[in-house]
Amino acid sequence: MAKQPHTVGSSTYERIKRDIIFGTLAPGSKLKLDALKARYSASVSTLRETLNRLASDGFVAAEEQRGFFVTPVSKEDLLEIASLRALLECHALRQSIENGDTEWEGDLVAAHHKLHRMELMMQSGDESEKESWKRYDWEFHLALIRACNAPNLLSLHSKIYDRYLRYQLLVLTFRGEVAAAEHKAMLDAALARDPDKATQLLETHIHNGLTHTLEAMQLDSLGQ
Amino acid sequence: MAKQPHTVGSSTYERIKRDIIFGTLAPGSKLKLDALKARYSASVSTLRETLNRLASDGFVAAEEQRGFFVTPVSKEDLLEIASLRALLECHALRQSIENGDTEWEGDLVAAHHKLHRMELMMQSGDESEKESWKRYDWEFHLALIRACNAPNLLSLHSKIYDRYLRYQLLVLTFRGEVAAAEHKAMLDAALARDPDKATQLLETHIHNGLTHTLEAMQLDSLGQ
DNA sequence: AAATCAATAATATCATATATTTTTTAAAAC
DNA sequence: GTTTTAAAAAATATATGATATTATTGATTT
Repeated sequence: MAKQPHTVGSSTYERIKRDIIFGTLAPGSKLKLDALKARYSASVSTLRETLNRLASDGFVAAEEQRGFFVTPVSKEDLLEIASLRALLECHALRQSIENGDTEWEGDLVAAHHKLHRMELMMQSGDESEKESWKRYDWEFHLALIRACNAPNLLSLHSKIYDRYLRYQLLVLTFRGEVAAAEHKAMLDAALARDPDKATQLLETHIHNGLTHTLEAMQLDSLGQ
Repeated sequence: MAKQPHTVGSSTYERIKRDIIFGTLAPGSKLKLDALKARYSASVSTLRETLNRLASDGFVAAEEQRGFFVTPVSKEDLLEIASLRALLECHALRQSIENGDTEWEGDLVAAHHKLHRMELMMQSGDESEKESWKRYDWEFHLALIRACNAPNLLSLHSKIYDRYLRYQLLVLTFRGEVAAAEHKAMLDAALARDPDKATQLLETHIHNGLTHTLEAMQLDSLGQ
């Protein structure tokens, strides 16, 4: 299992992206090159390449001649991102259910199992690993749609998912039993090859998560 | 009407993107920094920023340690891009029809008028302005969905549209009367506020365009 | 023909220099 | 005292050259 020798550029990209998603770099804050240079120990050239990529991904706002900022958050943006996630993920789910083979089913069951273990941990009060819980959540949703056989769709979806994730992490709270039940229901519908039910469940799942996030946002008064 | 003093970076971005969409930079070809430097008279730093943005947009493939390439074309990719365009554009069209006000209607009628003028010119054999015909086509489709009130959706759509456009331009041929009739029908359905009919027409329109492009691709044997 | 290895080319990264442009600060005007 | 204007400082955009690393090419050997 040799690790690819990731370049400074790609690792800086991942680190900054992560810091934006996890809120370490606050929404709307200015990204001064000198400060970033010290923080990520990369040169200005490398940083500018990175920030340009992130700008194209929607995590960074680049204002001509004025530099870079972390993309601000807003209720409207969250609503739209959630809607886009639902659109892309439901579409991918349909195709995935249609195309998926037994291999896909196996991976899906495995992904759900790992997620479920984590959900049980969270429910029992051990919230020490929110980060890996989120990762399992992502891996389960990815496993659901992976068989859609549409790389561009998957790539688009992962970008939107990350932007949705940022909102969840800004108000990080756990939906517990309800979300776990929704995940189980989606797994069953997918294995039963019922695309209508599966997408309907997914739509509800995303909508419920959105509502939950919105409520938490209002408490935190992040909604400006 | 003072023009913003676009930077070298942004104009280089536009120029390279244009050259990829119009096929001046052939699909799959290597983008050597030295060659680009001469061609676009920009420095390596600026070019690398540009190429990173284009990579995130899907026009350029960046292979770690191996440099940049124009994203290759394939039948599978075209099918997927067309499907994504239909998904995003239909979704946006529904919301646009729901939200659009009289201002939107006016802009839409104007955009269609300009497109139609161009279509008449093309039908009469004057194919000297394929480029502006494509621009009017884009402006009409944009006018249809502009009132969707979802900036992220519009931005995503425009990126996908450009990638679809590249395939059309690689085999540039004119669909004439049929496409013109489809445009008119979509205009009418949108003005009549009939989202089901409008999206169904749009779906067909994109599908017919796809078929047309695929046929032309087979003739040109671009399909690998 | 396949494998090895040196020579070459290209990329990735950085540091530095200059030109523009913003932003800040200070002075002047009303 | 507030607004305008002008100068100074800070930050960005761009370019260039230098170095290290990695790919590719071509010759040599097996």
